[in-house]
Amino acid sequence: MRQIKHPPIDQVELTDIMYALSDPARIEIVGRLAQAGRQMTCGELDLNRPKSSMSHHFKILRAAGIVETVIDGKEHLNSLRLAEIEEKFPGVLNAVLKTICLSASISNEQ
Amino acid sequence: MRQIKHPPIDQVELTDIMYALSDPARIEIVGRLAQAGRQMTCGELDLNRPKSSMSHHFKILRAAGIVETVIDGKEHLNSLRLAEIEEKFPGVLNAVLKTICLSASISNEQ
DNA sequence: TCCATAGTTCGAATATTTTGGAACTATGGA
DNA sequence: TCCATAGTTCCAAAATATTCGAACTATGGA
Repeated sequence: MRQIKHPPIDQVELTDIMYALSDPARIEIVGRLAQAGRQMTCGELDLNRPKSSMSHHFKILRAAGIVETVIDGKEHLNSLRLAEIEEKFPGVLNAVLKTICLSASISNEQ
Repeated sequence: MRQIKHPPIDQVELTDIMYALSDPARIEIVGRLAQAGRQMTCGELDLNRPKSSMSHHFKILRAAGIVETVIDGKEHLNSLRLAEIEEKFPGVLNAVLKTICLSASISNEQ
C-alpha cells in the first residue's frame, strides 16, 4: 500500500456526501478538520473508539470524497477536499461546516 | 388522527437532515417539492413504489423536519419547511436544492 | 350506508451499517 | 534485526434500515 485511493470528485454523488455526514462521529471528524484548517492524523482525530471503528469512518469519508488521506511515514494525514467539493456541490459543505463549527474558516464564502 | 405531528425545528439535528437526504428516493421527493414550489400530495410525488414504501420515506422526511404534511380531506398535502430549516441551518438546504434542481426557486439566495 | 380513494401502520424478510477484536502491513527507531 | 507505533483489513455479531403485502383509518361521494 503506497498511497490511499480516493474517488475522482465527479463520481461522487450528493447522496454519498449526505450519507457520510449523517453520522455524529463522522460529522465530528469533519468539523475538527475544518476547524484545525490543517492536515491531521487519525490519532489526533481519535474519538475514543477502537481503531477499527475509526478506520471504518475514515473509509466512508474518503469514499464520499470528503476526506483525503496521504501517507506520511507511519502516519496518515487527513484533510478535507474543500475546493473540489465546493466546485461540484457549491455551498453544501460550507453550509454544513458553518453549522457544525461557526469558527470554520473556509476561503470561498459568499 | 387529526393532523400529523412534526418535530419542532429546534429539536431537529443536522444529522437527521443529512440522513434523510442520503436516500435517492427522498432526495427526489424533496427536489420535486422544491421545483413545484407548492404543496403536493403523496400521490403526485409517487415514485412507482408501493404506498407503504413511499409512506416510510415521507415519515423520515417529516422526522427530519424537512417535510410538513397537512391533512386536507382524504389527501395529505406536503411542503418543505424551507424557512425554518434556513433559519436553523443557514444555507444547507438551499445548497442541496441548488445541486439537485438548479431551477429551484428559493427566496433567500446569497 | 356502502364504496372507492389516499395514506398510514404493522409485521416479517432482507439488506445494509456499525462495532470491535484479532491479525496484518508499513514505517522508523533502538 | 527487533520492537513499538499507526493504521488497515478481516470477520462475525449486533443494530438499523428498507421493502412491501396486508390490514387499518379517515374522508367524501353515490
